[in-house]
Amino acid sequence: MEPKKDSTEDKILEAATNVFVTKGMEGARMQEIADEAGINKALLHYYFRSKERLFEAIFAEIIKFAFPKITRIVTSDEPIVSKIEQVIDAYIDLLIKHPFIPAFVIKEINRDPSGLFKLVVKFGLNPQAIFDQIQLAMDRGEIVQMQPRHLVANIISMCIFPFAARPIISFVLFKDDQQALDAFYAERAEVIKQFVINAIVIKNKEKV
Amino acid sequence: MEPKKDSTEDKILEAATNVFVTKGMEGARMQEIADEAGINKALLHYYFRSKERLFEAIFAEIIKFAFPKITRIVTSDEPIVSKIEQVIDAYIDLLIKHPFIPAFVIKEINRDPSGLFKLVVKFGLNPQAIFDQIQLAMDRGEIVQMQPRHLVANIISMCIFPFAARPIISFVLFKDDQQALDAFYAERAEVIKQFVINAIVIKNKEKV
DNA sequence: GCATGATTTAACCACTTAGTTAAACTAAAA
DNA sequence: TTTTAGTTTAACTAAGTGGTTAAATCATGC
Repeated sequence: MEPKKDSTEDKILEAATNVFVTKGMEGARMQEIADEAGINKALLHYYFRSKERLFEAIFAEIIKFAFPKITRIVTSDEPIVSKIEQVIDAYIDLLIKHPFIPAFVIKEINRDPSGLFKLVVKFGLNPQAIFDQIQLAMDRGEIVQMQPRHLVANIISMCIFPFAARPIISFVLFKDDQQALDAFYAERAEVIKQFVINAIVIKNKEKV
Repeated sequence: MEPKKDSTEDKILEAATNVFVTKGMEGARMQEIADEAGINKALLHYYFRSKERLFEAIFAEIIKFAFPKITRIVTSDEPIVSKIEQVIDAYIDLLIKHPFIPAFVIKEINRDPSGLFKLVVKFGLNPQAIFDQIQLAMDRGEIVQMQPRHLVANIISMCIFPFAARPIISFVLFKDDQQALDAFYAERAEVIKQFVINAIVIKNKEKV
């Protein structure tokens, strides 16, 4: 995904990322990865002993990528609404650059959730801090009362789903007009921010 | 998915639906489908000549299912907000009963979009009528101005995505507490409805 | 020059897959 | 009784699959 050096190992990782992300673990073929890396199958196994090891290396990389560094945004001092806006911007930015990640992650976590578990445990992902912050803002009357989990689910859903369902969006909504589709995705960040703000921010006349 | 008669053909369709929906086209094995249907592989091919034909039969059924009969709701006389509420209720209802459909559809339309195309063309799915209605309500000042496509995308996203990402929601948000997870999904319809109404309905003091 | 690691080639293994086939059996219809 | 469709069994094919191996080649630095 990132521009790599072009050592053989990096060429393999890049090729494997492409193939795995588009075809998935089961659909991917070692031969195809070798071809795309411009090497042969023997050398592929020379570097990464098995398909599973290669896949795990790439899956971990992608998951780290898919849970972006919202930690920094969340732990800042800014007001909650500003944080939400930044998270949405960060997500849409990421997804415009890597639109195939959502479908890949959904596919693989549903095929074998254990990979996700390991990584979540490893990185100590804990959403409680975020929920607490949201709850605090609600108690202060800045935003409407709702379960923080649902608010987070709503925001993440609106960010990610249109990329996961890209073929439907493209064909049903835009008749495969690529430019219109790109424009749509480019608008998403502003649209979602406005939508969320309308939905939760309490205009400061009377606070509930 | 539906309770079938138990003719052999229906047993096969039921078994194939289960296997395809959980494993996908590539992960599914004809032998497993035969086993689950309580028959043998030869008979499976006797009824459905190939894996592809069997898959297509089931995929069409699922897609019909996944685009629920919102036509009836949309073409009714009720105000737009009421229609939106009904669509959300219909979607969440459907997904609680068939929570694996979103992941399956996302997987398969990304693997091979041509199946979707055929079906969309066949059923003459046209979202323009919906967009026109939404635009009308906006022009009448009932709801805020935004691109109807984005509004539809937002609503559908919030409905479907939490089911597609079920393993993440379950583990990260609920530590695999099944009861809490079920409760979460049961709350979704009300939460989404409230969220959308807050976001788009103009309180009738001054209209924009 | 020589040693070392990277790389290729090409054959190979063990296994799985979708799909076929032939033979026999069952049950109900004609 | 005979015919027919449905069904089973079991063996088979053809084509992949991931993975291994041995030998030869290439490039580099010591």
